[in-house]
Amino acid sequence: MRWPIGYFSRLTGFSIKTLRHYDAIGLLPPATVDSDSRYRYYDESSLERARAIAALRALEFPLSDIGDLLDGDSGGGELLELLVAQHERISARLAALEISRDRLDRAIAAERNLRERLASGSDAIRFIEVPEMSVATIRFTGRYDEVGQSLGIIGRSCGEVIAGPAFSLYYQAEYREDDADIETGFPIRESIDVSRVTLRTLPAATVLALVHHGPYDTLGHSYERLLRQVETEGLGLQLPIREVYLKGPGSPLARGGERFVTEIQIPIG
Amino acid sequence: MRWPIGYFSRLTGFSIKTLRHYDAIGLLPPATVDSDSRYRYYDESSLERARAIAALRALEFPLSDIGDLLDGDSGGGELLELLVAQHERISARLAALEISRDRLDRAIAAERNLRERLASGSDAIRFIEVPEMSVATIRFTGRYDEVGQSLGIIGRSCGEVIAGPAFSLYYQAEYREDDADIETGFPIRESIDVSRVTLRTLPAATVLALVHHGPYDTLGHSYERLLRQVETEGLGLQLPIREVYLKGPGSPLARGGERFVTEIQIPIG
DNA sequence: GTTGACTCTCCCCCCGGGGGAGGGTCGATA
DNA sequence: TATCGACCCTCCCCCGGGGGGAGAGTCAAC
Repeated sequence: MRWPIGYFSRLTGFSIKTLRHYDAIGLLPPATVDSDSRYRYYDESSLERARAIAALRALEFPLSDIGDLLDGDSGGGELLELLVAQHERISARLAALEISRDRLDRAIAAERNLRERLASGSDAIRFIEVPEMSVATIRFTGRYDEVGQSLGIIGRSCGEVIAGPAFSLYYQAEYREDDADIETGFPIRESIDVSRVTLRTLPAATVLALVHHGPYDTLGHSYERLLRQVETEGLGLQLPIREVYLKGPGSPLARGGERFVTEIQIPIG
Repeated sequence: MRWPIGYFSRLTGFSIKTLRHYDAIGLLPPATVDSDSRYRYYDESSLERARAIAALRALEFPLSDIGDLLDGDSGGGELLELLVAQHERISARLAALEISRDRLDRAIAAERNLRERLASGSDAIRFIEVPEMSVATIRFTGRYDEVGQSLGIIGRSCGEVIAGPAFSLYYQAEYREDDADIETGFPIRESIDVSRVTLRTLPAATVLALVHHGPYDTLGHSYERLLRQVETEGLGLQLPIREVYLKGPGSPLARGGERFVTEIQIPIG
């Protein structure tokens, strides 16, 4: 009938801190307050109100709205409107969170993929059977550093269906300063309708592959190692050579290029 | 190449306040700070970092995690773990929000239903065709104020399938102090497996109905009006009489009983 | 040199409380 | 009636992620 705050806390499930806070903002004042000791004492009517507050908190109403509802400023006619408004708030938050969750899903898949490739022997040259995949690409003749712009274009129009790391196909074996024949793009999950971008199926291939760590201006060393191996084993080099950007400028965590991870794939006969 | 904060704010989409905050916590310090004027100046590397921050913020990472990731305290091996942890945070939040949304859905439906009944003439006696419905009930012999406990039991075991306001069925026409024959329960959406509770179909009925506003100890007046009308029109009173608790103690917003809303339904021949 | 747009620091505010310091009170037992 | 341990009080600072605004200094163009 006259419960101190600790007991009332156990009754309601609200922490003592929370009860004092609710008192301070006038949401749940104690039934009586001892004027000497300032002890708060609660009773059944407090309990009823506390249960109502808990029910509305479970619906994630802000405390101010709960106060308005319980003190019924505007006659209770606003209840439905507040419920609907709260529903909209929650739906909006849900939609945003779902987008974040989906993006996280993709980021986790990409990261697991990266780990897998790294786990199978860093710095080692090895054979890989690359399966065929659907891709969205742009082919152009120009400089190697134009790849990023093209990938940006594709990313903006196909962002939602990207299914893996970006790659490039080089249709000439030799280095070309200004007129390299390059096709660059992403694997995609499903077809969408886009302009400026080619959707096609990249055929499967058996490749000799090497994972390169570091910025792109040191790719030359890795190419050298890989091409020497092709020659040593007497394998027939085929075109296009593929570069897969496991971690590149598009990844927010590869700062300065020091952490770039690129797989070079040379198709063999 | 050397942008003041306002320009950089437009470039990145971060507000000036936010940029100063990110500087204060060391997340995104300006490239240079004029030692006299304390003006902050940003450059391309700031822009790159800002883009990374924006990308991670879009995934709802806390700023402290973003700082850890970008400054790579533990070599980047933690990225996958942080992504997974964030995914779990977001999934948990999503699950909680979905529960709230579903509860809000039910609350909104109940409130609309209440409005509908009130809109069709408060205080008016009228005929209603009540459709049949699936119900979960408890029948007992006792006092009227035991209804609340029984409804509590049902609510705890059937809470998720409740489809409308609680009701009682009274199998005697006269007032009984201690041994009233009462069946009380809720409409339900679907069957579930429960103990102590009876699941059955409540048949359709034509009733003379009156909506009563106020606490239960004033229900007598409304019964009087309603029964007089039954007599006046020479209708045959049938049992059980129904009470539908449109707004009662179960609703967090009906304080003190002053706002209770109860519909009395007398089935007629 | 003037002016208007920019930027600076500093302080307080939002929500929903949590942590802890330092000190007073309650009630059951000895 | 004294004591003791559990309980309670106020007061202040803290979290995240910034927003608002006061009052003062600075930049750049004309």
